[in-house]
Amino acid sequence: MQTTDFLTQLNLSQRQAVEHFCGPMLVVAGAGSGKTRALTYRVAHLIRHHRVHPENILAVTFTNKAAREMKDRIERLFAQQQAETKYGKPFSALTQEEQTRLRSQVYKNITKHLWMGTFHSLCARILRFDINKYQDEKKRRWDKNFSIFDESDAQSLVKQIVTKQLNLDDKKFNPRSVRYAIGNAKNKGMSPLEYQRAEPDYRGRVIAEVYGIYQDNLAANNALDFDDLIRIPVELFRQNEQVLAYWHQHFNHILVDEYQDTNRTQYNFIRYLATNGEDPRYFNNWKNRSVFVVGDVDQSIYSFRMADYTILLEFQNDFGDGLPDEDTRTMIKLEENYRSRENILEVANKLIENNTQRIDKVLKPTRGLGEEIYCYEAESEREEAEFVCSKIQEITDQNPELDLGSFAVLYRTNSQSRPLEEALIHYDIKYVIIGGLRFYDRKEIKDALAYLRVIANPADTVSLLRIINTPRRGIGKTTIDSLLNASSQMGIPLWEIINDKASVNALAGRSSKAVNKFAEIIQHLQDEVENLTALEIVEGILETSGYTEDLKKQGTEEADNRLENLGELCSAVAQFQEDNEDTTLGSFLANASLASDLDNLQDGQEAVSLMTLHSAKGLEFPVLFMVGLEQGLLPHFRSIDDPLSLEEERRLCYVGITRAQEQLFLSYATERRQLWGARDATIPSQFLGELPADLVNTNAMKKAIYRSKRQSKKTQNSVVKKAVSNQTESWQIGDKVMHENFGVGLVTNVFGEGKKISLGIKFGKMTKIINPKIEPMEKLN
DNA sequence: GAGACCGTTATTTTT
DNA sequence: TAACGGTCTC
Repeated sequence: MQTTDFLTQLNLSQRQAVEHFCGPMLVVAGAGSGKTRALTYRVAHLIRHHRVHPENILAVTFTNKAAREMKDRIERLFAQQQAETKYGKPFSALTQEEQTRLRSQVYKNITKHLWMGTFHSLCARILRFDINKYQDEKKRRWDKNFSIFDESDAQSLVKQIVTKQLNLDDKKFNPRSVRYAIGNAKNKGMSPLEYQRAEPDYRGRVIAEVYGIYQDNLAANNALDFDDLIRIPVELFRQNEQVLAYWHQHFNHILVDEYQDTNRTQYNFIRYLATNGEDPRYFNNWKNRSVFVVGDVDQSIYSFRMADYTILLEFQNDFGDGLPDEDTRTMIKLEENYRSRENILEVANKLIENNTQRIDKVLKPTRGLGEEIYCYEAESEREEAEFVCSKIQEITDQNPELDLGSFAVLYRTNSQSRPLEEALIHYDIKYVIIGGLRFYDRKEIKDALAYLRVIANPADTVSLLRIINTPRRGIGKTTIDSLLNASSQMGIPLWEIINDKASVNALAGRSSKAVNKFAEIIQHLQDEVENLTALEIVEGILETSGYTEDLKKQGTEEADNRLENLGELCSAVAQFQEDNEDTTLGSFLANASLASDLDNLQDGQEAVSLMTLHSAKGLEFPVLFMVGLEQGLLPHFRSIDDPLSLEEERRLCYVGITRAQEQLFLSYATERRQLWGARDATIPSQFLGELPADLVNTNAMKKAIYRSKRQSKKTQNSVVKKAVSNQTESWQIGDKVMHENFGVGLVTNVFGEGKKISLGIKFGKMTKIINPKIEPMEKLN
């Protein structure tokens, strides 16, 4: 590959970023400025031009999906280049067979070796090598088959400690907030003891105690939570020079995407690896070594997860040369936006200007004005959803080249998806929901994974308890309690009791037989774990445990659905085996625990995407809807009173807007279903008021009616009357109307006359029969 | 030991 | 409103 081949496809700043070789570099990259391109090309350039071995590159992405796409793009770059050198023609001109062969060669020689993934998956991978070398302050230890507890595992563990072990009121010590406090402590690098010193009051002491017991329990289960996955490598680097030196030497070039959303622990992870533990301000051994971070403070939206954008703001003083913008050699700004139309960018820029916490930066348009932005005021969530559907229909009708994959609907909270789903089903529009209930969170999937976790890691008592009587095999509470009791008395994992026939016969009474049989099933697969593929283990366990049989017997629709999901799990395992070198059960389980729903979002899928604003980070869509722009929702009421949180909500709104490529629709409902059934009036989001009015078109007539409605409830009648008195004019086919609920329509039929007149009106795809004397409606032009 | 029923309680965002 | 958890009963 001629180096210039792909460098010519970059603008000056992007090119600088790609050609940067050694030392620290911060790329301040606005939304849609081609940062992914810069990252992928830089990785390719390091390998191709500087002869860096792929294995020595560590690239951190925000999602697994982003990692996969980046690998894919790098693979394509190399395949393209090799097609030209080997066959003398472009990749696309090769036969299918040649293409596949080339791709798999590139995979084998290059992309397979890259360390590319999220902090969590990369750290999990490091820990599978080295966790046996780690020991914490209370001498707790783990081994490489550790389980990964997800947030719900972690929370139920906390709950169990609070209510069962400490006999405290879980209303006063709400498991979620206690778990949050523990997570907070972990990300600040505090042990239970240090936490107690920092928070010496009663509540602090209790939380510290829970935290200590929580770690005991994790260790007893040979399990880690999401925070530990990153914290423990950092602690290990701190306590073990050789381990640190090994990984420091291994990762010569470190790249981090979405750097504004890293937290302290993640920062420390990067810092240790980059400088071998030295203070970055004095570290100067940058030979064949770089730290390259990309981010945008305006898109920092994860502070609830301890993300801290000041880490990005500090980069220049920390790793960089600390010089002002015009002189620095360790920072590049990417400001040209290649994604969105000018109207959209202008609106985004104006909105974000209201924030105080930022680096000044303006998105510069490159793509022309585009369509106007439309803000729709709906009457209810339902009607808002109908607006979205009818717009989608209208746009697809007019633009047959657009498929449904071009559309996305974004909202603040997952629960907002419901009315949208109902409307989409009603309109017969295909959709996919990203997030909400993850595939791996479904009961049957969690059960299946629990079986697998017990096989891989018998110490995992949480999983063991989940499945010991699932499906029902006659092992009840009394039996389990007596087994558990023995396990804690003897200080050994529950599994060791269960797997010992003598103990079971002594303790389990009537249920002994069932327990022994259960133990045999698990034991059998444990013995075979080395010889079988992950897929064989999954299929084996579902069969021998009686799980599928039980579901088949039920024969309900729900059971069928679960069977189907289990089938999907098997294909996921098969897919995993195909995609990965390391096909052991442990590796699959780590992957499953860290998989997110986003990973299933596929390009070219013929369906509208529904997701939260958070999930939409890093994505783009030609036509974008943002719904529920109301005070209390966006900005969320939990953030409305705190200026800094409010700025984060504004960034969230900014992230949403900047996902749009061609067209942007904003909407809100004036009446919303509230917490328990009651409906309540809403106030439009303050962010709408911050957008330049001349760029945003609204259904203004409705707004006027609405405003007068609100001024006084009494006037409501007169509004209707006024509307009616407006309708004395005659109607004919072809008239254009503006209807309060359905928007603009076209009169297609006129029935009757005088008082009894009614009109057939086409609003987008739906046709309604409406009496203009009753329904407030205005004739246009 | 299993299932029914009733009361309570929750809604921010996610690797 | 809906889902979950705990209790009570068979």
